[in-house]
Amino acid sequence: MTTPDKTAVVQVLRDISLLLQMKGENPFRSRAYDTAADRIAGLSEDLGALVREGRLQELPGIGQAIADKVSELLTTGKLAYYDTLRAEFPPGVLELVQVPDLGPKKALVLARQLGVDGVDALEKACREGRVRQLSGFGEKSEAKILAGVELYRRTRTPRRLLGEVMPVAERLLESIKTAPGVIRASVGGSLRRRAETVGDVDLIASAPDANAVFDAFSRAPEVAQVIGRGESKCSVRLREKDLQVDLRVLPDEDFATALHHFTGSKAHHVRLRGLAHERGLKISEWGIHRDDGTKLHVPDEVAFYRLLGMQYIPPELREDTGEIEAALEGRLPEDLVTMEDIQGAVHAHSTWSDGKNSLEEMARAAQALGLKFLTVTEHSQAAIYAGGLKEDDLRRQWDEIDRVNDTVKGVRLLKGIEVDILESGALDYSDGVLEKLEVVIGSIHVRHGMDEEQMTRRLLQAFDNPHLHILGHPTGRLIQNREPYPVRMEAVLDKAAERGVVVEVNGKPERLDLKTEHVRMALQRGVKLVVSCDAHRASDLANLAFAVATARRGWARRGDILNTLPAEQFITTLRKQRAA
DNA sequence: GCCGTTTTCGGCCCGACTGTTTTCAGTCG
Repeated sequence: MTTPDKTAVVQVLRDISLLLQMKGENPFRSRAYDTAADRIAGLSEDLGALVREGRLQELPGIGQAIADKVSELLTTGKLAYYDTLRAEFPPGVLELVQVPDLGPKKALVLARQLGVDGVDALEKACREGRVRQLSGFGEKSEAKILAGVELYRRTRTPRRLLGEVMPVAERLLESIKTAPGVIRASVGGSLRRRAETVGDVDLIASAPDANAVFDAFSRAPEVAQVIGRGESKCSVRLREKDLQVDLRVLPDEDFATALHHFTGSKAHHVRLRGLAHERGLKISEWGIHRDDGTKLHVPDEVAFYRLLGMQYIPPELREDTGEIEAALEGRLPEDLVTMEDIQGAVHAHSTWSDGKNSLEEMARAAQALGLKFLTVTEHSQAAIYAGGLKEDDLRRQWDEIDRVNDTVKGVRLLKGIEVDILESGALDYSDGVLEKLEVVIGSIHVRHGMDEEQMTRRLLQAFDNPHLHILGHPTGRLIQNREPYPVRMEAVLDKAAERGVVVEVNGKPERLDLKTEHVRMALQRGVKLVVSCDAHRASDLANLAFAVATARRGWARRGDILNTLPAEQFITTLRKQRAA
């Protein structure tokens, strides 16, 4: 029997929450399981260790009962309570809940009264007109369910990569800003928090007449279909990527509170509302009100947090992972790294290995973005599939880098390498070559199948080479595509801290590696980071923004990120780190 | 089910939208 992992535990807790709702249980009891699932999903520590040490109950929202259940699930691989609960309900009912607009109550009616045991049976029942005959359902719900089934099938992996959605959302936002009467507009939701994947796009705008904005929005060329439209909200589906976009339009005096409301996260809001309550205030998307009904003036989000007696919390931090306590005590970092702090981009490939643009094209692209340097880090010889360079190729490449540096002004290409960390933990070049390079990133590209002990030893071994400056994409994951290779991250970061190895926050949208939780783990140990673009073409330099966002979500400050330094200082700091 | 410098009991975040209903329940965020 395989031990359930964190994802499986989270799923069981969510299922219990749904089953309790079907049962008509106290809704707060059901919500408690949901809250616990959120808390565990956002954990940066190892769940297994937490359970073994009996520290699960220290997490807010997890008490004796849920801690016991999680423990049972992790140690025995089963949970009797869950199995008993599930047996009370028809099979397949939990699958039905996955269909949009079908919640636990309706799903249960369909399963009980029509014997529907899954999405296929549900579709059949709709087509045969049996759903509309049920009390509480009609022709419209039947059609809506059919549409939901279609959507469910089309988007089994419903969340999309941050880097995939961001450009589309920004384009739409620009068009909304020019719609009639629009005063302010912003993206909201998980996109604004820069979560690694997003389910849909939230846009918030202020204007005197919502209808005029909705009209313009509905006619945008990107829009395939208007799904719904009310007084303050309009939902559409885009042609591109089947993406749903919700646009809210409100009077400008409500903009800040609405923006805050629709930025989330849910967990962050629940906590804030509790705090507001203690202060005799009530928070909703329509503003902050005193208990006597007086509405408070909230011009922007800074004022919003000030009214609650706390520091401003940037969107990337709003996950209820300690930011609220920190903001109340005034110890939230005010110098979180920003794009403006970044002097140069780390980790770029060119046509010398598997990149699509020449060195000069990459340099000009970096120059156009106002960057002062770009580290050229091609693949090394072992990476044959990616056109890895032999040691002799490097010398010829350096000549070209020198030429480009003479030609393209204002930006400097640094001589680097993304050297393979071989199975043994050795690096793929001789020390004689490595010591001549300005930037050495070491990455794992092959043999992902090693077990946790082997993989950890492989990385720790690589850290013993004094010429390695930076550990590249430390877990090798590809979001929604490839699991991270198993590695004891605590051990890796401990040694990185001890030996002065810098760790990459890779901004490629499918990587985002380190991920948020690991960034925090690294910073707690005093590990220095770089934010990188892992560019394989000129346009990939934009990935830098996603690396910065991930670093911010992990609470990284300017001083934690080495490529906030000017080129020369960046190079000397990388060396000094290793010498220390 | 969780939680507590007012509480170990009695609270727990709030509102929009939709469809089915003549006043509300379910779903979503």
